[in-house]
Amino acid sequence: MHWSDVIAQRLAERGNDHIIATGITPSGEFHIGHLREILTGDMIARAARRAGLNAELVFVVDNADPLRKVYPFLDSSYEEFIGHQLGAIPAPNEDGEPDWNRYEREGWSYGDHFLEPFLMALKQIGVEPRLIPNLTSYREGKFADAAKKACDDPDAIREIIERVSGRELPADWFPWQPIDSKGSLDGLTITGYEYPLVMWTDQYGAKGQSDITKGEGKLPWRLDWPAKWGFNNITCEPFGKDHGAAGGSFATGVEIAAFFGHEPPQSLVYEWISLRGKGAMSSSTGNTVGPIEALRLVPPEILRLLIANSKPNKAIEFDTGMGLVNLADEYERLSSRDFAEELSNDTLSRRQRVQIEDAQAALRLSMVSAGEQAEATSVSFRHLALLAQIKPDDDGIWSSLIESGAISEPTSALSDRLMRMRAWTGSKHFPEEMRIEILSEPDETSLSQLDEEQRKVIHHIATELDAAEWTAEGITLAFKNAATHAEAPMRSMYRACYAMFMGSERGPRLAPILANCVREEVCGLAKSCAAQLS
RNA sequence: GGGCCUGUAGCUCAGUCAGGUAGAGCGUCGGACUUUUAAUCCGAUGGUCGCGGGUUCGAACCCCGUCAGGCCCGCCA
Repeated sequence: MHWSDVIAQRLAERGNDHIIATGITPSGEFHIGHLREILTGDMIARAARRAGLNAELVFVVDNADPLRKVYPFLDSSYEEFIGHQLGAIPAPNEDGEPDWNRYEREGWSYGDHFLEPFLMALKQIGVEPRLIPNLTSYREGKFADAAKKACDDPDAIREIIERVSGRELPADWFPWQPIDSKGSLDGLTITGYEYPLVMWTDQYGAKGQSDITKGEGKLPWRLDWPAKWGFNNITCEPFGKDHGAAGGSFATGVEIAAFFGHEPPQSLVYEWISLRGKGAMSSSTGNTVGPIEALRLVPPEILRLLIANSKPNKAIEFDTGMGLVNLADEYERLSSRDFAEELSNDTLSRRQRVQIEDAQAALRLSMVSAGEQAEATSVSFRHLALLAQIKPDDDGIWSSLIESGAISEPTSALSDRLMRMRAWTGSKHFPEEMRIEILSEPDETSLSQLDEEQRKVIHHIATELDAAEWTAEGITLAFKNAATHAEAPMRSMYRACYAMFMGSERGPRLAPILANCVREEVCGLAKSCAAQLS
């Protein structure tokens, strides 16, 4: 059974109505690691609906969390905002400086700034969750009940956290973090509590009181999370392994939720995504591939497949090079399979059946809109990568695909894919081994590996090319003539060609590529090769 | 110190929850197509399931131990 269906089944045992939550702190640029969070939630929601349940996906934007430090992409003037809530400080402009103008004019906050592009990417990828800005929840008093329970009995909370996490809390710890005289959550001392007010003194010596029903502060993370489960009626939440460890925030959250008086959600711990060869993704170190950037290169369904096809507890190494090619080809293979047909075979072992069903589920979850049928484009990613490099204009690609019978007309899905393919081939992510390049100098190593017959034909190729009409047809004819005159089979002729022009043993069809190259250069190369061998 | 995850073919991984003679894709090699848009098709190749023990008629799977890698126990998806 696919992992999403396993969770859906567990949800079905709990009841019929479900709210699946995801949550991210908008502290910096979002990356594809965050995509795993939200796609995991989306896939659970789809699986739950498929199982006949009511399911809604929500995205809690943790913009009540404080700015932790001045990240490299921020101007040093952000120093004054450390400890301030992300939804209550201005967004950085292009130079990383606070954009006060926009903040005062339209309330455009730091959190909004990083959230916006992520939401656009989500839309492209077929995920449109209900947004719950956490700061708003605080200001609307949604946390009031939980905050009251915690402040009324801090020792009970302290006991849970200390026992479950095994860490000792400071003596002056209090389950509410007020906002100080300058707007920061850091460095305060709690001096008293009388519902609904928490009395404090800040690091500047100022005194004040914080109303826990009006969001004049926030709950510490370990309480914030279980409190949200309650008033948002969360029944299921996938989260990263950082929260999932023993003694981690989920473990304490389960007990704190019980203390607040509600059930913890069905959990699902997922592994992180790392960038191949570069370690874990992290907004603060800038080691990221943004969802927008990823979508510029890869169609959304393929990005979805990456998540759907990996079990949550499996770490994913995102590889923008050959890994992407393999993933895309995998998608093509899946979409051309007839699962119903495969499953109708009743000699299948249990294992084989499960494998087919999981592949079917993964493909289904990869669709941008749920319920959409996967359509094989009948043009592999590899093939398109080739064409995109050879043919500078799209029309040339369509006509050659039509000619070869691969397609009957260019569909919008295909031209969309081609657009991304061109972005990819032009980017630094495009793998060298996929890059087609005609040599400018003879490659001695390749030439030296040719046998007698293959060498002999090179002279003829040079001569024939010189006289050829410079079109794909003309060049093909020249090749044939060369083989005939050298009395060599076409096989040897091609082998020689690849050694000459590409320094390889095999390759894509040469004539159309050469036709797009400068004639003098190609002929010059052929002559140098011939000269070198004689 | 406590805990979690991972370790299966050259590579990426299924298979472990319900024990029943090791799977897929890619790669590699060979062949076909009077040479191909790295195509396609056919065939072959390939694994002491990290290691050691135990339970069992039978273990990749369950139990105990052990090694290696990653991670968590302040914040991070």
